[in-house]
Amino acid sequence: MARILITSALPYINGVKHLGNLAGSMLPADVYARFQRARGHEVLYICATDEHGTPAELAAAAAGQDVMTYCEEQHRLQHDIGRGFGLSWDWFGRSSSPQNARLTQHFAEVLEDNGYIEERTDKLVYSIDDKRFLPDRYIQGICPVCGFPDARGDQCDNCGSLLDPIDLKEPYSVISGSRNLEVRDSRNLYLVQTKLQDAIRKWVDAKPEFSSLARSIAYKHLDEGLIDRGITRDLSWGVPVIRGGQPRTGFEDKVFYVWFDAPIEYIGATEEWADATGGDWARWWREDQGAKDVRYVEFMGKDNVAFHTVSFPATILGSDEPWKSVDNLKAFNWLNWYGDKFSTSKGRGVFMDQALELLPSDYWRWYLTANSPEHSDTAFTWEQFQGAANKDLADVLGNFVNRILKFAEARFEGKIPAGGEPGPLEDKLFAQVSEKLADLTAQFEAIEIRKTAQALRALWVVGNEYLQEAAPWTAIKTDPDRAAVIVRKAINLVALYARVSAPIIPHAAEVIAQAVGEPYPPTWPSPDAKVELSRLEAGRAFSVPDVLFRKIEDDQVAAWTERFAGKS
RNA sequence: GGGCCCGUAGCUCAAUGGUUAGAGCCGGCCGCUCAUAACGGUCUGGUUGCUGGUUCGAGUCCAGCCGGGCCUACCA
Repeated sequence: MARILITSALPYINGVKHLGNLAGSMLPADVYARFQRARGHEVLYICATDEHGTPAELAAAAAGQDVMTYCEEQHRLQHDIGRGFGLSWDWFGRSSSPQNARLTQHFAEVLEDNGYIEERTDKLVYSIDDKRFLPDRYIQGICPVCGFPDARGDQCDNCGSLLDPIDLKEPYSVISGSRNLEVRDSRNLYLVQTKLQDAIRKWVDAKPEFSSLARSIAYKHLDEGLIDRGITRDLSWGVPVIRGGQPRTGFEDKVFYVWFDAPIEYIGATEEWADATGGDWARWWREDQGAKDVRYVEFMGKDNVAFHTVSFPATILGSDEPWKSVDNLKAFNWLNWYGDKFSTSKGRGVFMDQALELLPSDYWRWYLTANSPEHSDTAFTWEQFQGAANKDLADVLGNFVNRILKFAEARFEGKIPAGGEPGPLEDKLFAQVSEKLADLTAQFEAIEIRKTAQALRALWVVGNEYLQEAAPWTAIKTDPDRAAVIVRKAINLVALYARVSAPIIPHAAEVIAQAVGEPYPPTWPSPDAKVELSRLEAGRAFSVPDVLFRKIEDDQVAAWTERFAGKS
């Protein structure tokens, strides 16, 4: 039994996430976690809300709440919605936790002790009316290069020039519109990544499992040369900056930058989990305390890769402490909305809470797995969604379960029938199921998300092929024993489907398992289909569940298309 | 501007440099009647964006062109 640590990128706190966030990190991580648990491995799946930073403060202000109350509510909301999607986190933490604060402060202290942190002076734009320093993106003005009137402080949307907000002409605050701005000096801590460049490159070199997307992003930054990064900000909401147990002189009104403390929250959330459950967090994270044999897999969207292949490794490596670092980094592309991006501001796309209002989570889990933005950006369309749900879930799986259980109930009084012996058709069935099962298992192990769905579907199809060829409805008239064998094997198939489908569509899997009297959550089947399709013995009672997946009707698609068309 | 990725059937996608480029969906035809009018079988469908090159052999490697996308670090 192995120990597998799984994290998915931390969703930011400012509001409910859309389907793209789900598809690109939390869902595939959950599918993998469920599979590995079923395999009998010890799995710890950790996620958390990322709560610090300016956007959280502004979102709280917009909601008329203080930031702590806002984060509290939003964390609860994201937690509940995630559970609604069946996300099987072992812990869903908060980056604002005291555990994370202590860890963040610890890392900063050892990094400084090791010579990787320096104080430097920045010239930053301060908004007198907003009473705060403005991040680059919250300053707009006339582009000094092309004259575009609404260039952002970091980059001009018109000509693409990279800018310094100090260079903007007639700058104003995006928050208040105020032009009452001035440049002030601010002392900040810098993480001296330039000193860690070689160590980080060696670290990346030693990670052959990383996807090509992850590696290419990491090497791009390394090849261009790392830049020392400020890891503190002039904000009140965040982890306080301390030194030697006391507030650091000159940093009383500053906190660590969110991108410094957010990845540390993977560890912090594990400590939260340990404190709440009596678990041992160090056993998962400290190689000197048992974490050497942990296999660690991270799931994230491609926007997060640089931080997980360069910035966070800089923190870990610079600490010179034996922290567990990631073994496989699974990076995802974007889920698009009909070729455009999902957009909160334009109201474009479906958000997680809305999705659950429309349909049970398994519909979404199936579609987003089968059409995962795994190797390239992928478009969501209602037509594809309808097609995948109706064809795969309703017709191929749902109808199979329904057709055989109804038949068996009508002919064999709700009990798995005795009599007869398996013949050539069953040998063929065993061979096919063994083959497909081996493929499915291999795809799960390889974390090939789309291919797991393909392989699972192929396994479902085998059931329909078998029934068609074996035709128990014919056999029942002339050879009841033969019909009994077919029904017995087919119900065993139903039970098998519950087990192998559970990682992707857990709720339906549970309903199926209950219908045939099997335990849930299930264990993963052995590769021997003959054995696995003989587990349910004659005489066992079963029931016919309600239709597993109702079809999505054309008028529903039309209504949803209208509702989610967006304002643009 | 720089970097990275992609372009394969009407649609969504597969194919360690190696038989005749494969699946699913859609469409046509046949079969079945247990089932959510579901299922099974079968057929149609391709100059692998374009032009050259390397090779015994290229969807795959190289160069150029055309087209699309992503990243470019204080929105996390």
